[in-house]
Amino acid sequence: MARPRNTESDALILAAAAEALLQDGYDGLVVDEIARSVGVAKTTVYRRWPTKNHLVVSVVAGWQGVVDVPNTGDEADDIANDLTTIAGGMCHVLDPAPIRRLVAELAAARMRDDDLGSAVDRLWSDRRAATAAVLERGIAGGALRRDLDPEVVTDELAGAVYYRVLITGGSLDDAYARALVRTVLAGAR
Amino acid sequence: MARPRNTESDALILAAAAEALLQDGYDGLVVDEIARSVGVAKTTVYRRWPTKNHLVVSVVAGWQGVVDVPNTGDEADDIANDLTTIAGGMCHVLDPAPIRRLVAELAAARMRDDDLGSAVDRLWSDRRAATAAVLERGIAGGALRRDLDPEVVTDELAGAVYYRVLITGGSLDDAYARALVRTVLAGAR
Amino acid sequence: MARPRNTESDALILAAAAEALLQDGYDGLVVDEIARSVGVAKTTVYRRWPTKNHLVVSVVAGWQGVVDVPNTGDEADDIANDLTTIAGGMCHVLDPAPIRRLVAELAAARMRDDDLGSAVDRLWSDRRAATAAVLERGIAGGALRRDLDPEVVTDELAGAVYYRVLITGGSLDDAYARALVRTVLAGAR
Amino acid sequence: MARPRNTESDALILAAAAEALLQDGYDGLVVDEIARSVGVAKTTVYRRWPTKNHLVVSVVAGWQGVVDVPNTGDEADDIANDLTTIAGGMCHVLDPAPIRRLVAELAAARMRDDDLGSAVDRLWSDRRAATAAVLERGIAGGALRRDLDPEVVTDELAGAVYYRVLITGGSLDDAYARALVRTVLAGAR
DNA sequence: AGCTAAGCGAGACGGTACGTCCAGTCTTTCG
DNA sequence: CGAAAGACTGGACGTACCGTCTCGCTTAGCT
Repeated sequence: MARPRNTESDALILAAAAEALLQDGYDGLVVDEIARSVGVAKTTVYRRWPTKNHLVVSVVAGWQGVVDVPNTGDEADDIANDLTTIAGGMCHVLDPAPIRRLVAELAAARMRDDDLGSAVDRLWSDRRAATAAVLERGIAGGALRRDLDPEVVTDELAGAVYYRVLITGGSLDDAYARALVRTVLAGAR
Repeated sequence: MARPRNTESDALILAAAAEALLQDGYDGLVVDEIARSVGVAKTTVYRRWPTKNHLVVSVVAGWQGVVDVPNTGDEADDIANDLTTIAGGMCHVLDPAPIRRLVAELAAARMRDDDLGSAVDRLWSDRRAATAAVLERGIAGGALRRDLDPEVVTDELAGAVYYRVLITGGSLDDAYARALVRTVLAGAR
Repeated sequence: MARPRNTESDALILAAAAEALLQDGYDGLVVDEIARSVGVAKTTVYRRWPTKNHLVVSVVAGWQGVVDVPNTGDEADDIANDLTTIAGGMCHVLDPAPIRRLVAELAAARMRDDDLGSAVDRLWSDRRAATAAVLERGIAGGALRRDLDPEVVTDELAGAVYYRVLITGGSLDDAYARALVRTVLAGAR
Repeated sequence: MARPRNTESDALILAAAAEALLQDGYDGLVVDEIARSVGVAKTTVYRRWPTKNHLVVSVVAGWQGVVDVPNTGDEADDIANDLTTIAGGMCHVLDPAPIRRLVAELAAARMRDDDLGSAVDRLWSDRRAATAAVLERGIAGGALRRDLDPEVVTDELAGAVYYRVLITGGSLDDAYARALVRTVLAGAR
């Protein structure tokens, strides 16, 4: 009965917001600017997303990538390989500076707002699930200790990577992924 | 030669800022209000910290406190205990929600501004150094593998904790610290 | 096409500013206070006048009001009367101390900023034009010398008044206006 | 017994203040800056002049120039010549833009503070006295009308010049001085 | 075909904080 | 005591965004 919303605008706004978020971080994303850059009125943005936070949630939700679970076999070496594949993928994806900045912004955004929080959580959950899947296969197949808590091992693996991304700024490459997986599997003792 | 800064003011400002930060979060901390509540001119605040961000970093730096390196002995069990002490301390400090929010803000701030970045880096370095010290003692005393890379193990330990703080939101307590250290030492295999 | 400015606010702001200006002088006029007293956001003031100075110019412009050209006839005496009317009006308007202060501020502001400068120029132009009009009528009607330069005579008349306002601080009243016009017309010789 | 004041500083401060006043106007003169540029502590400035205004007064007082009264004779033409000399001198001195700016600043300063006011008044009084002296000689010698009010004629002459300086921005040169004196003497009628 | 409800652009508005700038005073140490 | 250095109070300025609002125009789709 009424004039329908222009769905194209949605996409353009999201794209512009995504770029701004990547480039200038949460605070650098200015709703007014997004609207102007897309050639849309600020009202049009606010009609779709009642808040800047809501907009950011949408943007982040759109980044959801598909992570497939590597599976080269059930032997101990296969499990190690598969974990290295996952860790290497994380290193590869998270190493570039703009991505690091973004991850930091998202970590901060996660805290600001519950809606945003769960959107961000959903972002990371896939890769986390992949790791857990490999670990459980390893446990089931006997390649890993039966009493292992996959949760904790996942924290070690992913944690080390995110720690370098967010806290130390340390470099991330395949060599690091290999060393990390090796140490996690072998233990320190 | 000139009139010295009133060091008492520093402390009062930091205290007020800390309280505001914990109570109302980053955005809830208003420089003007801090100054007024302490009975100091806003300029006095800005003379010490050029930016609200810098002030917040100082506040958090004050929280970090002194981290002393635990040392209960060189046996394998002692090393494990000492690492658990460190990990437990981190869990204890970083668990409360307002602190998590702050750590996230700081991680983001670290990326935005080099000045701030190094201030934040200094924040974490102490605890990181403590962990490394214990690990090296373990290696030297034969309690840990000779070929171990302390860097990587530190990443695993601290990384897991920060990962829960920033990414998953998982809980952090002594039990977790113990489980984490156990797994790191024993390995997954 | 957009929401129109609330013209009532303009008037209220100008009124409040005028009052403050007269009561407390230029420095006593505080934009923030004006806004609050009118019940308007400070931004609303700054949207209309980019600077406190601009606001003051507007206020004064409003004081200038419409100057109509007196015209009692073409005889020599009529011209003299009309000139006296204009000069008397100027004396009347410019005599009060706060106004003198303002005129001085405006003269200074005129030099500092081109934008402001032309605004101030517009302020004075009306009365200047009125004087010139009467003079030209006098020349055309034969009451004044044919070879007279109206520009110079206007300078003499208005100049004397502003000179007293800005430089000597001399008093300004109807008697002075009459004496001035008489001398200008009769010459010194 | 006590350390004597460094009198050289006085001169340096005044010089710096004068330059700042000329270049950037009253508001552009910043006490802090003056002190720093001279290599003196702000306190040193404030010990000598309790207020920025007082400093400005001193500066202006220092500008006092000597104006001598031209006297080529008592004939009507001589009086005209002498007046033209004075008017031409004023035009010459006041025409340059920085001087115009300064005159405006002084007019404004005059209003701000009584002390400053009288200092500024003293600045102009010499030239004003010179004009009056010539006029009185003219009256006494019969070259000018006996019933002339020298005050008013001075206003006309000086006023026209200052009017162009401060209000219209009109040009000032010898030709203008001649035209002005001619019109003042001959009258408009 | 016309009515009508909603979309839309433009931009005004209230509100809140930020960081900056100066005047004038105060405090310390040195000569 | 004078001077240099610079901290301190106090107050205003102008800026930046957020989220809401008010216009007048445009555009479906129901009557």
